[in-house]
Amino acid sequence: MEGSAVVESIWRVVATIPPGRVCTYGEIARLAGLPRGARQVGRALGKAPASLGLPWHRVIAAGGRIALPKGSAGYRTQVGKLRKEGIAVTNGRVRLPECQWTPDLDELIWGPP
DNA sequence: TAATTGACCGATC
DNA sequence: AGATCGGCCAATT
Repeated sequence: MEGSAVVESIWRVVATIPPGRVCTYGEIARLAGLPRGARQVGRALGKAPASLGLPWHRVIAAGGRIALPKGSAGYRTQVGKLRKEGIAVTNGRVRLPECQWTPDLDELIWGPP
């Protein structure tokens, strides 16, 4: 069985990322309530079952680079899905100024706490 | 229980 | 602009 509330919060934030947009681990960690828990985000995604349909491929490391090692299965999967979403991936890197998602707009819709 | 690792980040070279 | 170094947090061995 799963989980802690923190992990669920991370899944919730990841699920909030709109298509065609990406977000960095640190940003997600901050939104989940963990200002320095970027590593926890990665671990939470690793525990997240595919059945949840979480867009984990929209989660990237700082600087717009893919967190997974190049040549790995997950790496290819992420790049494939990102390209399918309309995000350009070059040399294991994505253009942040083009796709970095900011929850600022969503906060206006969802309503700040 | 202590030590090591890991889907990381920010600053620096 | 890209690569490297040290530091942070939790889970695993």
